[in-house]
Amino acid sequence: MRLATWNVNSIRTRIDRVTAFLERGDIDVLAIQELKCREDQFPWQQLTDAGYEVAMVGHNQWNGVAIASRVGLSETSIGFPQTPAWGDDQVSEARAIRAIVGEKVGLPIELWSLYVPNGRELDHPHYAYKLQWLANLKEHIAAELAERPDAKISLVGDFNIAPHDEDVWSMEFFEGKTHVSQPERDAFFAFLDAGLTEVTRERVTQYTYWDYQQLRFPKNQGMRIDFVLASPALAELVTGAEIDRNERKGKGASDHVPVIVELE
DNA sequence: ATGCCAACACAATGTTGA
Repeated sequence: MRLATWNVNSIRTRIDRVTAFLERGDIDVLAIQELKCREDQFPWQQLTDAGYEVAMVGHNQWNGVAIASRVGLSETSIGFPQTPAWGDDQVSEARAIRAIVGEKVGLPIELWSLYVPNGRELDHPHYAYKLQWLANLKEHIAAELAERPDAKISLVGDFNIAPHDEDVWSMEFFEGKTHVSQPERDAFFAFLDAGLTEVTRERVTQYTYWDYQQLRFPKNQGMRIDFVLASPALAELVTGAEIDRNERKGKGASDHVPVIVELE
């Protein structure tokens, strides 16, 4: 089974690139982030025509996550217990969706498509929100793993954290900025402490994001912030991982590229 | 070679992203 995750930065703008990628990459399951649309604006038809079932959540023009699968899709749920709300008016944001995929090929996986809050600035309320969001999600996953140690669980998506110095093109540039701070990194490592493995790092060393500005892509000044985490029972089934770097080229590219994992 | 910010809402700028 081929599983991918991709922050598309607007599914409406990128739908043709998405369907082309699914075909070219022979992708069975795609976790999507930054849909930037509501349910009634989502391009259902194109994905259905391509043979995929889709579960999505999108409240407005921001955030939005989805799972598209051609190998089964069931038991969809949105968010997680104790999902923090954002801001003074306590808005519920569309940043996490979960479903069981792969049952049609005898490999049922509990898959989470995640768009971790950005954080904005180290002293911004969004930063505290980001850390709380990560901590509460980790608690939920840790409890699940404690109850079912053999569960095949995968957390994928845009984590908006560069866990190691080599995951950004310049630590000097990111001094004092979000994504590289120790509390964010600790929040990420807490998932590993809970028993998950980041199955991409040992197989892919490239960045997954390059800013649109300043010729960041041609200069290869990027960040590694999109990951595939897997529970022990799932991690042992991973046989390969790659990114689709070509997807960042040309007019109309997302600023993130797909991260692909091969299972069994 | 990838190429010098983009997408959204809304109607001129403001928000968000990382």
